[in-house]
Amino acid sequence: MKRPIQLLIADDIRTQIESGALPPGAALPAIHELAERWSCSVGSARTAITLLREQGLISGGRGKPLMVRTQHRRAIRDSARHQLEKDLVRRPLEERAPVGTSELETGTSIHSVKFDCTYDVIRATTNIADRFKIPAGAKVLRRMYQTTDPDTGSWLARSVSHIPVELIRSNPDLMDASNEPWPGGTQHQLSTVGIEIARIVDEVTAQMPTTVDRQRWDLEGGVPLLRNLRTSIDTAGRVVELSDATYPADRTLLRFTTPLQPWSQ
Amino acid sequence: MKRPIQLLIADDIRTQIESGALPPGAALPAIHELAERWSCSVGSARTAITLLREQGLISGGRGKPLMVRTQHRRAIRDSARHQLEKDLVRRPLEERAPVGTSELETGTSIHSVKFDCTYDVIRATTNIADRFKIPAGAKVLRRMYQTTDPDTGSWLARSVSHIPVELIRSNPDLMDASNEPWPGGTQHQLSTVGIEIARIVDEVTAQMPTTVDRQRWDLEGGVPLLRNLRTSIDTAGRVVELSDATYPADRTLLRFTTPLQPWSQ
DNA sequence: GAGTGGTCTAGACCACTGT
DNA sequence: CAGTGGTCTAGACCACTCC
Repeated sequence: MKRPIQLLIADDIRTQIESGALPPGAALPAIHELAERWSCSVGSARTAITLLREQGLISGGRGKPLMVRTQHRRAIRDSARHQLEKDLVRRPLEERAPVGTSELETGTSIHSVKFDCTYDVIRATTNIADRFKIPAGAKVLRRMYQTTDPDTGSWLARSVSHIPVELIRSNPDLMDASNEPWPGGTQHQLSTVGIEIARIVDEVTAQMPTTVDRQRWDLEGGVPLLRNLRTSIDTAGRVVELSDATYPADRTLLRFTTPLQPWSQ
Repeated sequence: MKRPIQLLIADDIRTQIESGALPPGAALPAIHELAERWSCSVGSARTAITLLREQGLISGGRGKPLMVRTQHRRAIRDSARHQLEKDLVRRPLEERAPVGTSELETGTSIHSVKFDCTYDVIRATTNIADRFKIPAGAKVLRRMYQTTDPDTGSWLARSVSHIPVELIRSNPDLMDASNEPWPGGTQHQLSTVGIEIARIVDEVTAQMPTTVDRQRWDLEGGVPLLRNLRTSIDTAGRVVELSDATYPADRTLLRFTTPLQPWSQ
């Protein structure tokens, strides 16, 4: 049961971080010092640092000193918004207008962001078709939303939405990307073709970003991506929209409120 | 804009995996072959493999060949359970009995698991106290639940719950761990002191496990941990329970259903 | 035993940051 | 410029699995 040096070093530093001996923002000892202190090669000490970075505990490097990572402020994405959007559907345009495109506000940033949105019509994959209970290959509208930081070009939020074309054929405006951002969001869009959403199911998992994901999102090491698959079901029980959103886990908190029926008397 | 060899190799393999050229379960080329093919040192090729493992794409090693990781079956943790538990509160013992300790069923495993649970009374940290709106240092009951695989000793699920002692003082049975698993779960427990839960707020984030977390959960590389902070609020608007659950992201899917009020006529 | 991947070393070289 | 960390190499040695 002998553990490699790298783990010993990494765990020692982690313990110091957790105990508060190394507070967030504190500089770590230089790598060659670590190597000396543990009498190992600098390569092994460096590996320990790499491990800690993958655990999301430290940042820096590249000329800048290594330091204990500071926590990001987390943008809250609240499921209460679903009801909020629904309440606005029957309200006049002036009230709806400020409520922009569904789930894509970044929450944290005050300075301007670049908002992109692409519409196209594709053939449903078997996966998508199964969820909608439509034949595979049927036409679906795919909408890709994306907010980017205009300075760095890195993604801030991103989601892909699918809607069967059959459901919205009666209102061509819904297939036109130039109408975005649509005042009141997706629920109002669907209301124009007589669709009322009865409930929304959010399914959440997390996964590690690939190297290209890391670049696009401008992520530090050790930051997972949260994935939220949202299924909107209308009053007739049909699945009418699927949305697949991705958020960086270090800046995001997903909040879901479950109201409970009162005890029967 | 020249990218390191390790990233080139890693991205090449990742592309092959995503395109299906390397299906799940397929063996990867040996590291020394990669090194030869890309004319780099085995060290660099190995680093590429390490990167892919941290992205959750490959598994194996240690004598076993490296292979494309196969997806785990995901246990679904559904917020519908909150209402289900509430409905049972007013039902007779026989119906409640099979509904075990709240959120700790593993879902996937058929074979027996070891269930542990520890009760103790501690002083509220400022963090906990703030949430309950009680003075810091007030007594809270802390319950730690833990299911482990008896064969490997690795964790399958784990959660920590806090309840202010003040709220449950009138029923000493609630402070006694030997009554677990309590038929009907926490909502029934609280009902014995007259508390009715009105709504439950789940807050979800993800983070990477530390090296010791990895060991305890028996996780492969590149698997984040999902954290679910659950706040239970009673009909008087008081926060009556806080629960902090952790799940391995590769085996877990969190599902939240938001019912929406019908349009007013 | 052969072959695999994992740990570890010593050292060269580059990129970046600060003074 | 000095000092930092990041990339990369060549090679020794160990642990493990499979035949």
